[in-house]
Amino acid sequence: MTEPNLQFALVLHEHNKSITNARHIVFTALQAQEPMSMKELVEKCVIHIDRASIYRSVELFEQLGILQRLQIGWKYKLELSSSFNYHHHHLTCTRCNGIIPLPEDSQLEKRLEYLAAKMNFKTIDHQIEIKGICKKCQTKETR
Amino acid sequence: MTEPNLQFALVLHEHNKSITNARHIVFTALQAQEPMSMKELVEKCVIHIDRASIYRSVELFEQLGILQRLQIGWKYKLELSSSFNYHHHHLTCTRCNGIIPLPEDSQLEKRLEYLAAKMNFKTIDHQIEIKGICKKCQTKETR
DNA sequence: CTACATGCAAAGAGTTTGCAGCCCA
DNA sequence: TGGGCTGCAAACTCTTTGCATGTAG
Repeated sequence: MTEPNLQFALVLHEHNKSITNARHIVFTALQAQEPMSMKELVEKCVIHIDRASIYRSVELFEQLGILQRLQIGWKYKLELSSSFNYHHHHLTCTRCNGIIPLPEDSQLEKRLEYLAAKMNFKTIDHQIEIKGICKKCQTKETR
Repeated sequence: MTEPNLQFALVLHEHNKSITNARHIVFTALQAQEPMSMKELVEKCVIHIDRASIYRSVELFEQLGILQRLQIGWKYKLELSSSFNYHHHHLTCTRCNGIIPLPEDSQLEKRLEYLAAKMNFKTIDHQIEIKGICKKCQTKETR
């Protein structure tokens, strides 16, 4: 069994959830380069399993911390969460709709924590979305 | 005419858009303390005007920069944009669903700009969502 | 074997669209 | 007056739910 699949199986097992075919298909589909929309995930999986099972898997995975929903534009996208990944944010290009992961930046993280603390706010999680134009699209522009 | 209403009228006029009753109702409804969901906005307005007009107004207002969509949890909320406001981010309490505006912080803004620039990314806009527990709910918790 | 998970089908949100009539500029 | 805007109704997309059947442990 491959590395991420093993961890996946472990997490399910820890929570007394069955390792089923449907869940496996959804998990596998999520192992992509970029975060994907629910629509894309459904398209990938619906050939094999029912829509309802996809939604149910996503809900379960989110509860178990296997995946997280990212805000990209108005909609959300899905990506395997930091247990299967690392904490990071994204740049999203409004031109080509590309999503560029940003390396983790402790200075940024610290500042956010500081600001929240100043308001007596206990942070659980945070997300940042930076919209703009990526390098590639800027180059095209100036042609 | 009151101050924000005047500016609202100006922006519409600048773009050769009519100042109609429906748009006025939507704009007025948006002048609330907190960002509101589309559902809440519809509830407020649908007594007076049709749902379709509400959606159409929101779309227009967003194009004209009158309002912006914020990501709160999985859904978005609407709030008058910085032309009618100031640039800021929010803390959202997962316990009471309260939304606490954060004062503008130039250090944070600069860091974000720096990180984007390092990736040769031309920032247009950004949003931050910090989820956690607000002061009030923390107090309740320890009772 | 038994409880949990799935597929199916239908219902329910949320949002968009075409069109005829209305209203702002 | 005329083009843009609205209300209405219907269509569409996305998501959830109930129930009978299937399957992992």
